[in-house]
Amino acid sequence: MPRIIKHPDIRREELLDHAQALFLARGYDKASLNDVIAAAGVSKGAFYHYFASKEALLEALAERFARQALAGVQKILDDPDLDPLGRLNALLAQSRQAKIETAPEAWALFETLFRAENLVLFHRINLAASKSFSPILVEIIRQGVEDGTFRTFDPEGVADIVMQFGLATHDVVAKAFAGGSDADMDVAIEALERRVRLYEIALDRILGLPDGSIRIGEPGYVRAVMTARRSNPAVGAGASKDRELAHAPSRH
Amino acid sequence: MPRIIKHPDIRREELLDHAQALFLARGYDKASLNDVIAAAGVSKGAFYHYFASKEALLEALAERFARQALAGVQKILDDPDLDPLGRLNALLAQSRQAKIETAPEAWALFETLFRAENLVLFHRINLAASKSFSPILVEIIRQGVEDGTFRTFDPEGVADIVMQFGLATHDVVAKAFAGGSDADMDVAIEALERRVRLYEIALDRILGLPDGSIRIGEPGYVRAVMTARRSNPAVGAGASKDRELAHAPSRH
DNA sequence: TTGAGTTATAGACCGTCGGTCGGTATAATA
DNA sequence: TATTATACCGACCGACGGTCTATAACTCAA
Repeated sequence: MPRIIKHPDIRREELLDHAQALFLARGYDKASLNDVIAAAGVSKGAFYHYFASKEALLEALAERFARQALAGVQKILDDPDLDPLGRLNALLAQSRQAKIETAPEAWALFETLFRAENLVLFHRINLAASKSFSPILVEIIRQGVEDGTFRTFDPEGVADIVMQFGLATHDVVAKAFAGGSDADMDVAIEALERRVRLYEIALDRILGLPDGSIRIGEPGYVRAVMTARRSNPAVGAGASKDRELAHAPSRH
Repeated sequence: MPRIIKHPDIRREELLDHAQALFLARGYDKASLNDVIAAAGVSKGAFYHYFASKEALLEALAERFARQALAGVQKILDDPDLDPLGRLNALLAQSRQAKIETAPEAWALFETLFRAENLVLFHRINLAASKSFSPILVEIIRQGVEDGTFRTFDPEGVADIVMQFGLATHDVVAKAFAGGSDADMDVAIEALERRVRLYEIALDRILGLPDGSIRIGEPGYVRAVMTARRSNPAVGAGASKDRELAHAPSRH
């Protein structure tokens, strides 16, 4: 085979790109290393020059995800006009409302990430993301406590709860998508709407705020998400083995 | 090899016993089928007579775990003298306080279950357990709402939160054990104690109860757990590949 | 310009894995 | 006893993640 040499940074990113596409499409376990290197057009030797193991590839991928997620909320973190409550609300809202219009792909990705075969992948990403977000949330809450907005004796604990709620929401959303008929869907939507309200109030009370202070999404936003996705033909009860997603960009 | 025939129920349980021991010791992925059948003293053919795949074995194991967990709280569920708050508190307490004295093994098991290589195994067990416990919690909360003890508009959501908190507690406990020095340990214990208090208050407020109604464990119980475990020589910074645990009983 | 040293690539090869298969010994049934 | 169903055996298979040796392509000092 002709020997093709690329800049190491490019190669590495390419490997991550194709690994991401394959891991998401088939799951970490079922996507073989040979699949990955074949997709990336690279030999075994080259792969192991960049990554110590398949596991290390997964780890690197998770870190890249977490980095991207953090970059996505950087504007909110840097905004000097936001008070702690505003910043917290903005963060919570960002991870949902915004994505409806701006990034239909993002939803497909999340749904994919919640499929059973992606458990390991998801866990790694979540771990890496938590490590990034936890100190940020803690700092926001601590500031809120200092200026008297929030009341709690355990900012770290509250930060954990916030992240738990965030994940749990995505979890129930994902489960709702799994449901079949439109009637099911309607029930699921109502349950979800209720759940979001519950999380809002729970956070209010945990932080010692009056009910209604925390806003995760406007009433009706869940329905907006679901119907938006419903009309998207790309993701349905697709039975194709390789669900089209995360199209690896070609970098030449 | 001589052909040994046992009653199918016995054989199946034996396979589950040895699989449990090996999965917990090495992790689901790293414990090979050959390991399992060697430990169980059974041929490949025999194994596939009982389980369709390694995956199916995992599933069956998770179900058995969940069944046992449910059996462990049956007395509380059947007690007619408990009101909803009492029953909820009893359930929360059962999953911790009791285990300190009665079942030192139970803690070792939980710690093992939280190790990274047991992610898949843990997830399955958790899934199965949730399926069993969710409706029970929902029913308790619903009764509490009816008789005016609790106030919430989403019993299912609250039930989920309760289970989340339960898991999160175990999670932080497990992480605390991972820490090294006794000084670290002391910091971890305090953080944990605070966390438990937070979860209690959070549940109080979510359920519309006065602060202090929900009791997950007495103040100081975390320290009791940790020191109890500390003095147990079986589990330390053990470097042995096969951590001794879940000794497969021999059924002849 | 060359050649020594380093880095990036290639691909044959290896042990182990989960799983299959044809067959056999025992138990149940008639 | 003959027949069928069940429990069991172990050689075998393709695919997997990972290792190894070789070498092409770059780097840079002399």
